[in-house]
Amino acid sequence: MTDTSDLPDFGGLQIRTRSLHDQVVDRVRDLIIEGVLEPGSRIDEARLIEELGVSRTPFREALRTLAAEGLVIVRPSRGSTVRKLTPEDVYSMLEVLGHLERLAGELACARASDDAIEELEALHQRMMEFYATRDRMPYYKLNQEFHSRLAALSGNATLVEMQANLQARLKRIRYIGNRKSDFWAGAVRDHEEMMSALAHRNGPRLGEAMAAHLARTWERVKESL
Amino acid sequence: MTDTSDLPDFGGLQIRTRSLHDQVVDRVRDLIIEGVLEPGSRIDEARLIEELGVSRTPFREALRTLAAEGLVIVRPSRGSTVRKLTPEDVYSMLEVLGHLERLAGELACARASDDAIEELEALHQRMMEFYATRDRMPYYKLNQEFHSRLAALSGNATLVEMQANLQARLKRIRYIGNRKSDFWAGAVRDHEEMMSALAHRNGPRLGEAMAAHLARTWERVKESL
DNA sequence: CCTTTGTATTTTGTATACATGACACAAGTA
DNA sequence: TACTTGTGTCATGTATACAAAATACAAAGG
Repeated sequence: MTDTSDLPDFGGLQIRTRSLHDQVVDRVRDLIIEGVLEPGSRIDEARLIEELGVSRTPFREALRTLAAEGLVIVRPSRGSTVRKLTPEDVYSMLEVLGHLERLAGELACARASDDAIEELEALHQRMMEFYATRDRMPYYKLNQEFHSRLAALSGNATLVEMQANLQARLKRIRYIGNRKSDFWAGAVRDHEEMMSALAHRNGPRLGEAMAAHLARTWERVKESL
Repeated sequence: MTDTSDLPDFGGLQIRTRSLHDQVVDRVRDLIIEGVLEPGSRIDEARLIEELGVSRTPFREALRTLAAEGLVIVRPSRGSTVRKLTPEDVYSMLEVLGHLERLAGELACARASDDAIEELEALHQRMMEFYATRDRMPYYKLNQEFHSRLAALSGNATLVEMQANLQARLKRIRYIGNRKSDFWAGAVRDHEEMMSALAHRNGPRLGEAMAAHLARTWERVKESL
């Protein structure tokens, strides 16, 4: 084995060749979330591979990945469609997500480092600034990240993965349901409560707050289904 | 539109053409769970294609699906390996699964029909018979089904899906950790408690029992990692 | 003898060609 | 005219061929 201990540290300057597969997955996922590909609509393979400039092989592999993620439905010999979420689907996802985030909150209180909590606090503050100026889009994006980060603080990799998956599935719905929200102020209050509970490392209180927050999301979102 | 109201009912005798993709997914998943493909080992595409008698296209699509399910790791240009679970992985999965099943239990108490509960009770009785004769394999199989069914009673499709996914990932580990178990009696007692709680529709008690049951699973399994 | 570098081989990634099944539409029949 | 049934077209499923990358190995140089 070679001794590398006195070599200079080149840090993380990896050149990573992302496979076409990965690129297509990300791209198509975004198209779905942004609504360019409409829920329920057929996915025209020929057309999309044309636009993306890739061949069918990586494209179809990407569809399989997205199908496993729950964003796409593949029916044998009948092509693929963008999954259209029924109100029941959305409710069931929020129900599960609510409990996952509750768990995440409780674990975070028990396990997260002070530094990590402070970082989240900083992110929260940035969100508050965007709220002050009613800057919806950047607030929305930070909000997604806030929830992901909080999940990460649980130190539970599986929890992170499942939270991310559900968040991705719901992203579009939430984005739509976000526009006509008089609920924004309520959401902000939830977040204040969450941060406070986390700062005091009060697990049950944080868990409660997160579950309640998700329940409110359902109220906010259900009409736009 | 054709009126089909006075036609004989042919029931569910669909001929379903399962695509090669689906067949390969199931087959390879089984190979992984049964341990024929060992955790951490490289998946030799050429060899498996040969054995399964399919071409690379459906096989590789199947790998993508299994990767999304978390059973396989695909590293670009470096081939695929069977995911090897670290103890941390397993713990995190059981932690999440425990909370999902707790949720499932609570929902089942609130929502399940009496008939459905009775069916589960019947399944439980069959399990007890296999326990009486120490018939491990059929007990193990019914146990898997017991947990799936209980999840189904929650009436939450997302919960069912995620429970199934985690159960699949852990199947192999659990199977291994099952052999030298003096824990069997304990597991049976847990199940008795669970059925009793469900019969009384005592949600918190059932939730508690399921979470405790999963915690015990960790105790049972952790040494064989 | 060890390290490095070039080269061959193997394996993976991608494109394309061919086969098969689904759907639409037209022609035939009651 | 309405329903059935046949046929053509198109989309999807699968196989194979080709390209590119990674690994293994051997030769050259220190």
